[in-house]
Amino acid sequence: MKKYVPILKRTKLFSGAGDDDILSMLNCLNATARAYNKGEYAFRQGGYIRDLMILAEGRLHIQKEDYWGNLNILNEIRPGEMFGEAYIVPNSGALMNDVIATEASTVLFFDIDRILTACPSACPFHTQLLKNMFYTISEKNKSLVQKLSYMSARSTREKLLSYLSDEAKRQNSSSFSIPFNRQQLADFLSVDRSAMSGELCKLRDEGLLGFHKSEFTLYEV
Amino acid sequence: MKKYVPILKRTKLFSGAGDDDILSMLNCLNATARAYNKGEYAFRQGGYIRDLMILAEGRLHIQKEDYWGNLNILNEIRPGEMFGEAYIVPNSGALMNDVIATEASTVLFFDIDRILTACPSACPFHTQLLKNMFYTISEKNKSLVQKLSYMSARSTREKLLSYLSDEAKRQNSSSFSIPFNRQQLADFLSVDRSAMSGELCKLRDEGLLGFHKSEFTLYEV
DNA sequence: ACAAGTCTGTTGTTTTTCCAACGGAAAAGG
DNA sequence: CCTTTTCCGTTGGAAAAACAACAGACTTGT
Repeated sequence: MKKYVPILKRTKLFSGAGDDDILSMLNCLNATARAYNKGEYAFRQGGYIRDLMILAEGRLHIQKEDYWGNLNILNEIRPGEMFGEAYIVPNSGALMNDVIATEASTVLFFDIDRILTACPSACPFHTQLLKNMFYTISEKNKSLVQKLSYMSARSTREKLLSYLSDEAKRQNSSSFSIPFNRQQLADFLSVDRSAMSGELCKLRDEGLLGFHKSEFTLYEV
Repeated sequence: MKKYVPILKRTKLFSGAGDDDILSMLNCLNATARAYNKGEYAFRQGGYIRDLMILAEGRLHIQKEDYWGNLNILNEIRPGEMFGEAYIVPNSGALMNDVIATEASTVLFFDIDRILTACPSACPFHTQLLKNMFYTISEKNKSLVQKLSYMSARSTREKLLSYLSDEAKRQNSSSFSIPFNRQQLADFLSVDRSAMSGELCKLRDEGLLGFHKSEFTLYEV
């Protein structure tokens, strides 16, 4: 597990921790690792999990396929991000979504009960870990609300504008790249790809923005 | 603050706590209360908060008004529910939403830093409180994802069906009542009220469901 | 009991999205 | 280098949602 220390050091969950802290936490929390191939399902709807997970490397999509086969990307997980925290409540039921690796990925598993119940004084960093975990979930919460606000826009045009302007603000630049291709962006915003493509070009022609592949630039009006 | 003990006893955050536990926690966490009139804004977009809050009585809507004045209800808070947990991270920025009291309401405020940093051994219940808070946020997280799945449905019809069937499952009965009038439901699902009203009647005529005001019944096909 | 206001269903028109299909450009893979 | 596959923009017709406006039923407050 030692090779994951540098990765974990940069995560929000272990922010502020030294190498020794992380090593002892990895041991204390019963951490294990598993690798997934590109395109492989990490978890499937209907399954059960009781661990907290961190993506060490690669990229995951949390997605849902409805009764008629419409695919919807609910979230994208990048390296260092925690996930699965919605299912750590005892008896929280079966997974409602699929988790798929869009690139070759490695996932770290942590025993949630040890995080919450083990005596916080045993490992010096344990208290800080709890705090970090709260902050992380809290932030994820906020980003879910943010996505809800994209989705709540009535038109494809407004969905695009709200998502892209938020992304520009997040990356602190009017030029930025998004982690989606067109189909994925359409799934993320829950709209039709071709209609969205047309709307993007309309926005471009109106001078509101420019793009090349997944690189976007927003212009002042 | 003593009069809030029975209310708090039924909340998820204090689940499992005795009267003494709650009283000492109220003191330890620097709890305060504030009342809001029906229609009054508890918080406005752009404001700052650093407290964790519990709705003691009444009803709140977390909503967002976009640039052109479209109203969107992002969430509904019922008595005993915790909210504001998205802003407990230091420097998490300004509120992105409005919080409005749709009925006369009372809100309890807790010092988040004391929850997270005070020595957990000082109050016997403190460790359990942390656990409860974690479970609560985790569940809220899940419900946000659930709402995302309603919103991601492509048509008004599917949005209605997914929301109503989830609500039936949640209330464990094919007959249930929803906490929205038509306009609020439309805002919640981000669709046009009249179109939604028409779709509801179409579903009724097709024999999928029945309703009277906010009472709904789902029928087998 | 009455008036004012709100809530809900309905209708017709306009606008937008969805869908299916296609061709060219770019990327991936051998 | 060539083939295959994926990605992206475009188009036209079908379907659905948005919008505006209205009338009846129900609430609320006085």
